[in-house]
Order: sequence, then C-alpha cells, then structure tokens
Amino acid sequence: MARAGRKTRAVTILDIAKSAGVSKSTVSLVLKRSPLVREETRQRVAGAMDALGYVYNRGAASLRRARADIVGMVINDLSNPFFAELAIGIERALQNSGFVPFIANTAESVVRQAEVVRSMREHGAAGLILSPALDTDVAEISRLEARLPIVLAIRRIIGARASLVVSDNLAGATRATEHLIELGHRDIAFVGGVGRMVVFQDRVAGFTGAMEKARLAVEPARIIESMPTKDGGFDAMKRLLSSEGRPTAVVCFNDVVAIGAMLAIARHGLTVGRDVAVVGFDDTAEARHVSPALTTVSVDAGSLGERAAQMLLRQINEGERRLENYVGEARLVVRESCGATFKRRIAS
Amino acid sequence: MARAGRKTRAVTILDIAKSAGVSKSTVSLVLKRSPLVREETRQRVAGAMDALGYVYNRGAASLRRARADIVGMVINDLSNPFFAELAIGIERALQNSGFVPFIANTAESVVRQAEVVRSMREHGAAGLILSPALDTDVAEISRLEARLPIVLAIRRIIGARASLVVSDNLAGATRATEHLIELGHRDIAFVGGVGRMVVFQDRVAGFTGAMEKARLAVEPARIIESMPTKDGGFDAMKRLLSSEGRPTAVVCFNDVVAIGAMLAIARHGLTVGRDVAVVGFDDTAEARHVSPALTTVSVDAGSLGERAAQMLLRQINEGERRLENYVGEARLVVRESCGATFKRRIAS
DNA sequence: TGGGAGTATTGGAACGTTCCAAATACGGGG
DNA sequence: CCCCGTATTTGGAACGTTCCAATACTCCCA
Repeated sequence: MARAGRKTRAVTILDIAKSAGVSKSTVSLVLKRSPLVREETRQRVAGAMDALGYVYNRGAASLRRARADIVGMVINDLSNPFFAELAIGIERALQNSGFVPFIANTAESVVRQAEVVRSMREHGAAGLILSPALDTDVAEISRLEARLPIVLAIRRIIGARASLVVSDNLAGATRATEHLIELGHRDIAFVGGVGRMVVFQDRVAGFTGAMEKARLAVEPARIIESMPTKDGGFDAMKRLLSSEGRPTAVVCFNDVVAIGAMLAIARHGLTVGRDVAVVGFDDTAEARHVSPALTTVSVDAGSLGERAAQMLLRQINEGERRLENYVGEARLVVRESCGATFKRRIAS
Repeated sequence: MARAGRKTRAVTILDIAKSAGVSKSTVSLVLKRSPLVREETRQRVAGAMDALGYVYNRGAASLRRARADIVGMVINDLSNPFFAELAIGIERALQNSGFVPFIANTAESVVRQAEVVRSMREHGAAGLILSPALDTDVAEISRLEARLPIVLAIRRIIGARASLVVSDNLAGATRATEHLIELGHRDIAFVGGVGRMVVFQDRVAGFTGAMEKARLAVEPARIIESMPTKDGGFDAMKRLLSSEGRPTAVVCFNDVVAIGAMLAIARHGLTVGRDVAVVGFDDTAEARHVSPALTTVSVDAGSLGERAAQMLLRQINEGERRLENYVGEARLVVRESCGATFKRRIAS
C-alpha cells in the first residue's frame, strides 16, 4: 500500500512509443490529435497509453513551448460573495479553453499581491485576471502589463493602460440615489468604501450627481468612509446614527457594507426601510436573503467574471496588444430595505 | 507599446551567469539560497538578476525535479459560502509552504471532477485536496490515492482509504436535535441533503439517535431529502408545510438549506422561531446575518481547510503513506431561529 | 615545497515534451 | 523497374532547470 508511482519513474512518451512500436514523435502527434497520423496507429498508441497509465506532462510541454496553459486569478477578497461569484464566473468561462486557473486571495494586501503575481509569472502563466488590492500601484500594473496579458477586473486603476472589466458604478449609484429621492428622501448619506478607491469615487460621484440634480445639498459629513466589509459598514453606520440629525436614507458602497449597516440600524432600535432606507450595490445572493431583503444595484459578478476571462483569452490568443474595456450594466433591483414596498403597503 | 518580452527569448539562468561572470550552476545555487556560495558572488548574481529582470522558471525546475510545487483544490460548490471559506482556509495555510493552489469548482459534477483531477495530475500537482462531488466513485479515489497524496475534505467516502478532514456530523446533529427537544419540541423533522451522501447519513443518524434517546418517534415522512442548496431547502420545506400536520421544528442539513427553508416558512405565512423552529449546520457568515439569525452547528470551515492543507503538506513531505483523520468539533451556536431567545423573551 | 582539508565553483547529463527537416512507405504512371 | 507525389513517420535539437561528480582555489602545516 506504499505509494506506487512514487519511486517508479513516470511513464513517458518514450515508453508509449516503445510499447506501441512507433517513435516518440508519432506519440506526440497523437497527443495533439494531428490528422497526420494514420487511424490505425492512433489507436495502437492510444491503447498503449492507457495500458501503461500514461499521464501527460504539461510542464515539459510548456517548457518547450515557452508558455504554460495556466492563467492566474488574483482576487482581493474571496470571502466577499461578490468576488466568489466573480471567481466562479472566470472559472466557468475557462472551462473549455484549455487553460487552468490558479487562484490567489490577496486579502487586500499589496505585499501578498506582489508575491502571488510573482509566483504566477514563475509558473509561466499565460495571463492574469487581477482584481487589485487596495492601494495597488499604477507602476506595478504597467510593469506587469508590458510583460503579459492582463485584465483588470472590478477595480479600475487610474493611469493604468490595461484591459478592464468593471460595472457601471456611476450609473448604478445615480439610479440608486434617484430611487431614494423619488421615494421622498431628502437627507441621504453615502456609507462605506475608502476614498482612494476609484470604485468609491465613481459611486460617490453618482450619488452626489443625483443629489445635485435634485438640488439637494450633500454635506461632507454625509459621506462616511469605511473598509468595504460587513464590520466596516456596521461601524460607519453606528457613527452616522450616533451623530445628531440622522439621515432618512443611505446609499451603501456595496452589499456587505449595506448588511453591516442594516445590523447597526437594527441594533440602534430602528427599523430598516421605515426609519432608515438602505440600498446596497452588487446584488450578491445574500442581498435576497437578508431581512428585509436588500434593495441593491445588480451588476452580475458571474458574468463580469466570464467577460474578463473571455477578454483575457482573446488577448492571449491574438498575440498582440489590443486594449478592451467592458462596462457591465448596473440595474437597480428594488426589494424591501429601501422602504418602497413598505410605503406601498401603507398606502393600500 | 507592443508586448515586450513576447518574442524576445526569456532571460534565463545562463544569461545571468554570463552577466555575473559565473557558471549557471552557481546561479542555481544562489537561487536556492545555498550557503555554499560566497556572499560576494551571491550579491553579484542577485544584482545581475534584477538588472536583467530575471523570472524563475518553475516549470523547468520541476521538470528536472519530477514534482511541481502545485497542489490542487477541488471544490464541489464554491458558491456555497461554506466551501468558499474552506478554500480560503486552504489557501491561507498554503501561503508560506512554497506550494501554490490550483482551484477548480466541480459544481457537483463527477464528469467535471474527473477532468479537473486529470488536469491537475498533468500539471504535476504534488497533492490534492478533494471535496468530492456527489456520487464520486470509491474506485476513482483509490486509484488516485495510489498515485499521489490526497486528502478528502468534508465529505467522507465509505471504503476509501485516504486521509480525511471532516466535522463531527453525528455529534453536531445530535446536539442540535437535543437542543430542540429541550426547548419542548416533540415533532421534529430533518430537512435537506441527499440520502446517498455520507454526511447526510451521519447527520440523520445524529438526529434519529437524539430523538430515540428522548423516546420520540421519527416517521420516515419526517426526513425530507433535497439538493443541499437554498432552492433545495426551499422546496423541501414547502413540501413539508403543505403536508398535513406540520412539525414544530426542523433540523436542516446545512445553512443554505436552512436559509431556503426559512424563506419557505415565511412565504407560508408562518414565523420562524415561533411557529417553526429552525436550526442549520455549518455556521457560515450568512447564518449570523439572516433574520432571524440562524441557530446552527458551527464547524469552522476555514480551520478545517487549514487542517486539510497541513495534512496534505505533511503527507507530501514525508514521502510515505500515513493516513490521518481529523474530526473537527461541532459546536451548537444558539441564535434566534430556534426560538430559544423568543421563548426567553416571553418568559421574562 | 608538497600535500591535505576545506571552501567555492563548474561542466555535463538528465528531465519529458515539441518542432523541424528529413526520411520512409505506398501507389501509380511512364 | 524507376520516378514522383502524397501520406506517414522519424531522429535530433531545443526548452531552462537541478544534480552530481569533479575541478579550482586557499590556506596551513609538516
């Protein structure tokens, strides 16, 4: 029961060749399904292969070919369901491409990010999908971009020349804010996210834009930053509520922040949707399952991931550089947390 | 701006050697931090490396060494936060091990699973952490197990001789059931999961065991199978509620099933915790955030993942076979969905 | 001044593929 | 029976490392 093939030299193309009575070159041709080899020999070789339990050695192959069939996916926070869905989308799109995804979770650490990117390069990754960690340096990206195909996902980095897959943050935040205004809210805050993130800037711009269009003032104190996590949202909301004159509605940076904020609101003895309207951003599965169900901006992480993967594959296959951008639609999904249904219920 | 290093031959150890005026062997020694090389040459070589922008080629290295620094993680459902947390735990434990994780999501398809396992073998993975898809064949596992280190995670497979990391499903389900019984419930159902999964069998055994110990009958109709997903839980609960004489409490196969079940209960006009008590299994982050908060059995997916990774590393490094088992503790976390707090509130 | 013990360094020979140019086989046609 | 074209097959020579045995170099002592 000791490990079999541990000491035994691995079965190689040469063993197959010998056993099938052909040359290694022929075996290689069979491997790549070349139409050059006669059907009969093909079968003989194939037979030898599974008789000997042959396992193709991709490492050796890509050594010769100078490029591996690996792509890296670098995710800044895999514990956020949004990014998990993104990862699944990428993985799904890669499925029949002949490429295999490496995954790494940087947990927002640029140091860790540099490590994993390096590791992926060392493994000969043909390309990278990168959802950059907070404070990622533009120079870092440019340096990378010069060396291998890379698509930036979700988080734009200003000044970076690289393909990009993001959602329409401006439009999404605008729509969410407008919705709250239509519901009659006048004092609205923006909660969560950190100022140096472009995503934050875009969403805040959407928020302020909509406010200004409705001739509503936005005090600086109505924009509260926090880490884009549940705890961050909780803390930010708590701060907001303990200051005097609380807003009647909040637009949250994303769903996890929103869920944290809802918790803080409840903890404060208030009711989400009645006392304070809440809207999120992302539409993760969780948004549907919290109570009250979260009104949020849907961006479909899964298909964003697929897009990113397809874009990367295109870039790998075409060989030369062509930057692409894809901005995914952001659709408002009205549920309960904004108070819309609540209002309706009262009206009837 | 065209891709630089695309056509240019990559910088190799030989280029470094020439530039630093040493032999390739010396460079190789520097690479592996050998104490054999003189400090001064070490620095010269290191200097040449980043002057030329050298990238280590792990593919070539592992070709020679006959084993790559890759481990595979095969996950049956990455969209379930439980497994996402498991994956993060694995990734975390691998972080300073010198091994890099490949990830694949099989989405419960044994066909897909066979594909990705094959691909990982082709890449020379040093070992595999496998959370097997539904209906995975024992023979398949045995075959694999004979070829490379592998640890089975979360889902046991009867008859498989392989290292194992699972949670204490029997004890967990027992505790959950006992808790409901202590709260006064007599008519309790078990909801979700599919009968041919060992995890299901274990949890049901815990459930029935606790019931029998309390001299309570368990009708076959009180054990409802379903896919271990939110929708599965929803459907199963709906079926259960539409039959006459509904139970006053349900033990759910896992958290996502429980959340689905809670949705069905609410949809049926009943209140979770008051009309029907619900307890889950896993204690994913979501459990805390649904409303009412889910009483559940905590198994700590993250640390289970870490364990699995450590076990795999041990197995890889030691060389010969030593099967290990780890059964993670299952702790009941009482929140609101079981009605305990509700009851208390009434009492006071 | 020769030798021995370290200490540093080095030149092949692998590792398992792919790629290329070249060789071979086979079938007719002249 | 030879030649030619088409269909198959084939032997190196890479690819970028690691490993091993062997060589240089230093220094010190007899």
